[in-house]
Amino acid sequence: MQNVNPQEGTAEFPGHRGETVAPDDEAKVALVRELLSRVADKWTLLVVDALEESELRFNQLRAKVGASQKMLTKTLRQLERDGLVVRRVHPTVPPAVDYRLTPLGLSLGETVCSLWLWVDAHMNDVQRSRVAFDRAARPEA
Amino acid sequence: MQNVNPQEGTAEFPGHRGETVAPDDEAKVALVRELLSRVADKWTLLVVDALEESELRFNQLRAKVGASQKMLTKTLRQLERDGLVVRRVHPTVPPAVDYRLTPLGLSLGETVCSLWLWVDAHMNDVQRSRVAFDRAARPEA
DNA sequence: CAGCATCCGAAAAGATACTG
DNA sequence: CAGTATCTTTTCGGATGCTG
Repeated sequence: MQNVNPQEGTAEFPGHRGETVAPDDEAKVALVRELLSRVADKWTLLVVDALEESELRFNQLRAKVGASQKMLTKTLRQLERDGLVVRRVHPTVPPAVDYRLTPLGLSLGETVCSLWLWVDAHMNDVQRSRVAFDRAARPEA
Repeated sequence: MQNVNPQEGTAEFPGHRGETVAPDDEAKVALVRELLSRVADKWTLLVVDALEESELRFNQLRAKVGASQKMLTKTLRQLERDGLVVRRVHPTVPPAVDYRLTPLGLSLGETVCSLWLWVDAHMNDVQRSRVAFDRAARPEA
C-alpha cells in the first residue's frame, strides 16, 4: 500500500454526475487518499504506536513491531520523508541509529490511538456479528 | 490488507522483554491487529466515509469511492460480516441493492473521521516535508 | 549495527466476460 | 443492476548476500 493508483480520480467514471467534490480540488482528494493509504498501512500503524512511548533503535523497533528489516526500513523511510519521524545517526562504530516521532508524528499517534480504542471497545460486537454472519451463510455442515 | 500475518505475535521475538502486553491476551492482541488492518483498509475507510451521509446503492457507491467492482464487493461483504453495514435487496427487476451503516458502523465512521481530519489538517506539512526530503536526497540533476 | 540490492513466491487488485 | 468467475498485472514481503 505504498502508493495510490493514479487513475482513480473521482471524476472520470461513466455516469458519474460530479456531486462528490468541487471540480477544483481533485488533486487534493488524490493526495488525501494517498496519505490515507499511507497512514492506514499496517507497518506504519505499528511503528507509530511503538514509538509513542519512547524513541527506539532500529533493531529494538524491529523486535517490537515484528517487521522484517526490509519492511521496517521502507516504513521508516516513508515516515521520515513525511516528516513523522526523525532519524538520528550516532557517529559511533558500529553505527547506532535511533528513531523518534516528530510533533507531527505524535499528533498522528493520537489519532491512530482513537482507531485503536475503537477496535478495543467494539471487538466483541464485531466478533459476534461475524459468528452470526458465518452461521447464516453456511447453515449446513 | 485482508488478513494479518498469523506469525507476528508480540511475544516470540528474541530480545523482547515482554513489557508490551500481559502474557495472557496474546490472542486478543492478534485480533486487535487483525481488526485494525481491516478497519484501516483504504477501501473500508472510503466506503464508511461515503455512507456516513446517506445510504447508497452499489453503483453509486462505486462511483463515489472509485473502487473496482471486485474491490467494492469484497469490502462490502466484509463490512456486512463485521456488522458495520446492512445490505438490503429490493425485490425489483432489475434488482436494487442499497447499503447503509449500522450504529456500530456509524461509530466507526466518527473515528475514521478523525483520521480524515488529521490528513486534511496536516497534508501541507507532509507535502513540504516530502519536498525537502527529496531535495536533500537528490541535490544534483 | 543498520542498511541496500536482488530474487522469488504469495497475495492483492485491476480488467474483462458472463449471469439472474 | 448487482453481482460472480476468470485471467493478468501489480504489489507485498520474506530470504539471502553484501557493505560501511
